[in-house]
Amino acid sequence: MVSERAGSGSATGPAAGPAGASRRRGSELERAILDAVWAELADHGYDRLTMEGVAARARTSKPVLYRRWPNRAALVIAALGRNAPDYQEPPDTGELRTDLALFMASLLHRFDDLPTDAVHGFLVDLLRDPELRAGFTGGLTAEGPVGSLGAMMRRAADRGEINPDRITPRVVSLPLDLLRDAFLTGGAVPSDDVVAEVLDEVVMPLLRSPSGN
Amino acid sequence: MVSERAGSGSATGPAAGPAGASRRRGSELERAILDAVWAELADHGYDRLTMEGVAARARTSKPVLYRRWPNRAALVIAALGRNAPDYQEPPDTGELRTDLALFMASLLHRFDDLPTDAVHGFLVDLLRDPELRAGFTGGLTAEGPVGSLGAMMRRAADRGEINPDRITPRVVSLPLDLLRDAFLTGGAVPSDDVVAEVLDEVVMPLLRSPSGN
DNA sequence: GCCATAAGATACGGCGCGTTTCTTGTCTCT
DNA sequence: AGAGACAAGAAACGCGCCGTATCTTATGGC
Repeated sequence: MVSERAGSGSATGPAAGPAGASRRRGSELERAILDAVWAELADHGYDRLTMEGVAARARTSKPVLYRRWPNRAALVIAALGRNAPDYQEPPDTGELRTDLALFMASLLHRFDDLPTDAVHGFLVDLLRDPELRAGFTGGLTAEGPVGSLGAMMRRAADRGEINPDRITPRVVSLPLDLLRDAFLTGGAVPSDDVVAEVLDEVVMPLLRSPSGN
Repeated sequence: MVSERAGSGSATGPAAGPAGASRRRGSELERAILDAVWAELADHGYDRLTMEGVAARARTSKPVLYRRWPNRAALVIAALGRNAPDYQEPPDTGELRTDLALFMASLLHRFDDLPTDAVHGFLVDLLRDPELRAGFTGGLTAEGPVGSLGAMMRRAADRGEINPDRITPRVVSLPLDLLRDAFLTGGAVPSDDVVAEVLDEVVMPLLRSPSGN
């Protein structure tokens, strides 16, 4: 690739055209790096994303990356956090099944502009590291998706649509758990059919079932 | 780094040859290698298991490994397959919940003599490679655990314990899916409490729920 | 204009992969 | 028993990537 020496000035430097090549700093540089991460994810997937590749694409160098993030996973987390669509309010259509279907679909398609294997590989890698794993599951509770699921279910119970006794933490996260598992083991974002199956064969029947049985 | 040369304490030699320098072959060698894999798993966990380490421990060399298995994951699969307890018949106590609890417990504790992180790391790594992933999920169906779960549920339906209409492929694999997910995201083998929760809050109520609701 | 700061380039040591090459022991065939 | 095939075993290689250290040089704050 590039083989020029550091020699003063002219060769590569600012002279190289309108780009001006002025030295980026702070948040401008950071944005360029995270964009590069996103592009590398899209091009090569997660497994083949390397710090060197990111640095090259962002036209910077590895030390710049390591000054900001301790490792690859942290870097990618930052990129995902930056580029992911904003978190959505849980829908409220007046029918739980519809709410759940909409909500799960929005979660599943959050990263549709990245190749599936990039997202999959990243999630898998997340599971490897205990610290990242904890951060991930922690991010789901309360404020996150699990909280939204709980809210939707409680509304449905208030409406009399489902059995309130069935709403336990485990059941609240059930749709999430099942679809995550499907994604992990299937390697592909679960299709609408799978979502429907989960809702119609598992989640809804369970939530509607009477307490005594 | 290896300081131990051939000759010091070769315990695995077939006959008490002098210095035990006899060259192992075929299945004898293979067994020694898989034992070494097991030991490396136990000592260092999966992430830090290296082909070099296995070769060293088995007192052989990398090419010998690569002549038999294409990569690390395949090697470990072979080791797990060899050392795992034999597959169990599904229990039949006359009560589905008990059957399920026993069966899931036996699955979960199948690799208890390995460190948790070794098993976890291995499973996670399995998910990374599409081919291995397919092999893994394929190994669960029909002949495997899923088949047993189906059998237990069908027996329970015949007994009138549960609603036969609830027995669909997705529901059959539900206990497995949930506990696998718990293992993956939790990083630890699910406790008995978790198993009980899954059975009592999800699986059993669902299977018992009437069709109409 | 000076200077602390951080960018950017480069090189390094390390590790582990998967392969290649070559020697040498062992099994089998006649 | 001898010859030859076959695989074990040893050693080294190139590669890729990690994470770090060192140095130069541009830039923004004062």
